[in-house]
Amino acid sequence: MEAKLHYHPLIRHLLSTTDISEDNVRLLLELPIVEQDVGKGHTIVAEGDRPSRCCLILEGFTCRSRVLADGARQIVAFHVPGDLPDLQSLHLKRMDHSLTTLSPARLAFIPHEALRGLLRANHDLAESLWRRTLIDAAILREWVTSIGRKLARARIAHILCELTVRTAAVEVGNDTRIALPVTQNELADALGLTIVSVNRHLQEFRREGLLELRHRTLTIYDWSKLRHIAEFDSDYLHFTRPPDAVSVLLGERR
Amino acid sequence: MEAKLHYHPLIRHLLSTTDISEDNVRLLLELPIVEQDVGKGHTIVAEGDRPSRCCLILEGFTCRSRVLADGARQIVAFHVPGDLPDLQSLHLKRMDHSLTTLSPARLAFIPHEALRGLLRANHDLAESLWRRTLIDAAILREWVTSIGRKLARARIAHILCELTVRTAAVEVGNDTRIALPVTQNELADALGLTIVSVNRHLQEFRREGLLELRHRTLTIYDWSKLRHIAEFDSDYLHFTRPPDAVSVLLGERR
DNA sequence: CGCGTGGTTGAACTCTGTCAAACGAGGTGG
DNA sequence: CCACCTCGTTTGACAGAGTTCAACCACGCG
Repeated sequence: MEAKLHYHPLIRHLLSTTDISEDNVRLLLELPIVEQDVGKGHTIVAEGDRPSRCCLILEGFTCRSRVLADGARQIVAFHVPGDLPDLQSLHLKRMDHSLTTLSPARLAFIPHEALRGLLRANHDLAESLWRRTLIDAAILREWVTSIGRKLARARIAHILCELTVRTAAVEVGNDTRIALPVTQNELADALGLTIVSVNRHLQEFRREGLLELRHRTLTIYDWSKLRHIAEFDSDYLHFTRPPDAVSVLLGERR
Repeated sequence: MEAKLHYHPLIRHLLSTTDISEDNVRLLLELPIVEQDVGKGHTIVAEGDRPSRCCLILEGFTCRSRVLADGARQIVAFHVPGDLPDLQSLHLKRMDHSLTTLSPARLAFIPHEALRGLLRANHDLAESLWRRTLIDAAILREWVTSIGRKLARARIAHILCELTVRTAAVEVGNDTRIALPVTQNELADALGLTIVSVNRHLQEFRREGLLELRHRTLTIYDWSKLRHIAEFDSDYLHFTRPPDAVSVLLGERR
């Protein structure tokens, strides 16, 4: 268990984005957690729900989304392993959007009551989780900027940069390859574009030898060019320690 | 002072969006606050800054914005009196955007250190402010949805609905009139549109007898139609008490 | 009365959307 | 092992919302 804890996605995640101590993460994981495996397209919590527990993603991808009157969908966040996608439900009773899986996923649920009790007793931990929700908001600001003021090409490049950095357990560079179980349709719904447009720009990227997105795998051949097209600067993700430093910290081989 | 406190914008604001007690708001206002009057277009904190205090808006409007490489600006939030626009700086050291005034404004500054000390001692207060930042994130999700999936007409209607509800001290209805010191240019930068497009749609609204936006005053003649065009539902603002209930609570005449 | 900020207008242009159909890889069942 | 289904991707022709550029207007303030 001890050894396994070191590789827990939540630990990796909180270590890279907060000043949390390992002991405090351990306290989190000692809460009465229920694990569950669910398939792709599973609705974890729906708009209007009043959840009584928080969800932690152990494996797989999820997204938060809303559906408009005309049936159009807008994805307002992607979540990767280690994320606590609905931490907000701790203080906002009613869900104003849905949380669904984009791939088969392994989830863990932490009861609000238990979490609230722990946070009340441990102010450092409360601050770390507050900080996590603030980073989620920073990502939203970046999305607003991207959707509001960038062309489709830059938007697509930007989301790919973001997801790469957020999922990357090791440093990002050329020939980076990550599992990205996201369809072009889902990218379109996140970027305020149509699938047709996303498809055409992705093909252009491919033709330019920049990247390849196939079989749920993203391979980046020219990271610095992609970054430049996207105007991507990872500052808004507010890493306290770069992901590769976390690997070193956890004593992992690379 | 006692009487004046009742009408303090922060009190009105926190009472309408959190379960905070009046005593706790009072504790906030007893912190060593420095007030300051600034003109329009004043930069309160700039991107890259590491502020050591939080800003409270007493009077006037402010916005948070970012500027892209090509000079385009994206406004990522509007803030009205009573808001604590950079509460996030308490836990995110480096500003990833700028905070500027849209009108002459009266600001109050609360040192981080003092605020952090109070929040550490008073968990209820910490929860209330955490909740406030979560509502800011909910507004951002709404903006992403609006910018990503709605036509210009609906987007413009939506932001007008939102600002009306957020500033309204009394209930909203027909012939509602609010001070809105926001130019069409600023609306455009918030909505991911150009000033030309905003202008044309506003004229259309005016021709339809729906509303009028003139001389920094917004007058709404047909609230329910505007709401409908915008697909506006105030749920995402997560009011704990409707603004008019707060008025009653504060013993105000209407 | 002049200046400046902010609002208004018109014409040409373009990026992205719409619609509709075809393709391809992976999995399933007969 | 092939037919068949499904999900996701690809393609083409066309339409349209919003942009760009550039000029003009109007009101409020010193």
